[in-house]
Amino acid sequence: MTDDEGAGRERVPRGRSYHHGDLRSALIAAAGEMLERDGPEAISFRAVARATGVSQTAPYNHFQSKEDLLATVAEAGFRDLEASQSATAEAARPGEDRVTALGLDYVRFALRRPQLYRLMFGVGVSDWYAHPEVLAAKGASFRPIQTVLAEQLAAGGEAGPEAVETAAIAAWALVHGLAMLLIDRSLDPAKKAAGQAEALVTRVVGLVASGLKPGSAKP
Amino acid sequence: MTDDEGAGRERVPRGRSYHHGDLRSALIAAAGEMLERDGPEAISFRAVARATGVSQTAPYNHFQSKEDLLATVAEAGFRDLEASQSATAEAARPGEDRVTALGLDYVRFALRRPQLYRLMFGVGVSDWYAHPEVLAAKGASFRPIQTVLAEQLAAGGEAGPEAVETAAIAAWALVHGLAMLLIDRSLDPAKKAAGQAEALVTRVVGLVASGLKPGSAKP
DNA sequence: GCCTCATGTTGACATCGTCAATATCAATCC
DNA sequence: GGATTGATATTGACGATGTCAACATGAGGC
Repeated sequence: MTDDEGAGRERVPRGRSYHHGDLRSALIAAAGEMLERDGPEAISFRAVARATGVSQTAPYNHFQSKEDLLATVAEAGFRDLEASQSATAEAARPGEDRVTALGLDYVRFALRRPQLYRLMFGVGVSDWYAHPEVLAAKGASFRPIQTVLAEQLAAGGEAGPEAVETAAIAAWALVHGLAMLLIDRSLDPAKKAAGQAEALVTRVVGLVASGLKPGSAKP
Repeated sequence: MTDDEGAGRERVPRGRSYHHGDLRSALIAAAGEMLERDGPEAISFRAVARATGVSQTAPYNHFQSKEDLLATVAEAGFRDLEASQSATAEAARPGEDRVTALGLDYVRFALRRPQLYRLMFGVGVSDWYAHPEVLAAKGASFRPIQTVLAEQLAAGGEAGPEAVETAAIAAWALVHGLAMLLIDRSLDPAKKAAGQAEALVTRVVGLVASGLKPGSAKP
């Protein structure tokens, strides 16, 4: 054959040519890897290009700016989160406490990909409002908790929309705050061991979820 | 007089001399102003120097790096937070719900100086563990809630140290998460009006605080 | 009054995000 | 099939940034 690998052309990017073939996806993937390794603040547009084997300005053909790339990665992250939450909500068996299950799933997601999660919540991007798709994806990822909580409160009798909203925001704030505190290790270092964190999350989420149940209203 | 303002030397920095007089404080102050105006990610070391009227490398005589400066600002922020929390804890009258009062105070602090708060929780500094004083100050600012919660649970009878820890972390996670969600406007835009936010915070904190009370255990 | 050393300054370097001009090539139209 | 064209890359440059090294300044202790 000519001089390098394989005669037939591969499915997506041909061996090496002037045109990359699927730069956009490659950039997103490279950014994702660098993200989890170095954190959002350490990602450089040039480094992503370098890792992908193209020149420094090639990415501008696919993303308007560095923030645009990061926003795209964050958006994908929110869609993954939503998928995870939806799956958890549907997989719950009748007797199970779905609110607790969702809370656990949420925090686990954040701890599994901490740097992605930090990016998703503002670190590294100055203005989310310039990227409405991200806001939409974020909203969608929040919906499963809202829905489940609404059903639970409705079943308990107290179903005022304001009560549902209050409970949903409380739930989101709790898991988000817990995830953040764990990610930047604000909590007692002794808690950081993997098993410890899991147990802690279970206790905390369980405590508040039980408080959110219709039965236990304010005294 | 000679050619400009005042003959006598002022208290701190003399009019203009080769040596600034109190550069360290001036840099911290300038950084604090730039912080709240532009956010942690937009602060540049050179710009801070410029704003203070010294050359680009003068700050290196007082801070080892840009992050060192930011860490110092964050540390001061945590001390302010702690002062605010302590004052709130002590000012509460006997009948009052001190947990709710502390939670409200916490979120209010964050909303009053949102960019400072973002900096305090990781935005703009890659490694807090290089700045132990900040971690200490953070821990101290968390103590008032812990203490009050411990007293409340002890008064209610159930005082296991683990239960106290769980409740304290839940409380911190809730207010931290709520503050973060409000600061980067993740919550329904309709809620962003000042009064709305305050009411929302009151409801959410009140809801969870009542759940944390000794009376309402899990069903 | 001299010396010293903390505190400033200038100049330089590598890196970054981004723009403008130019090169390459795959697909389209005759 | 060969010319054209538009999407995709490349090179080169600019200003800004964090930081280092070499040097200047001057206030306080001997």
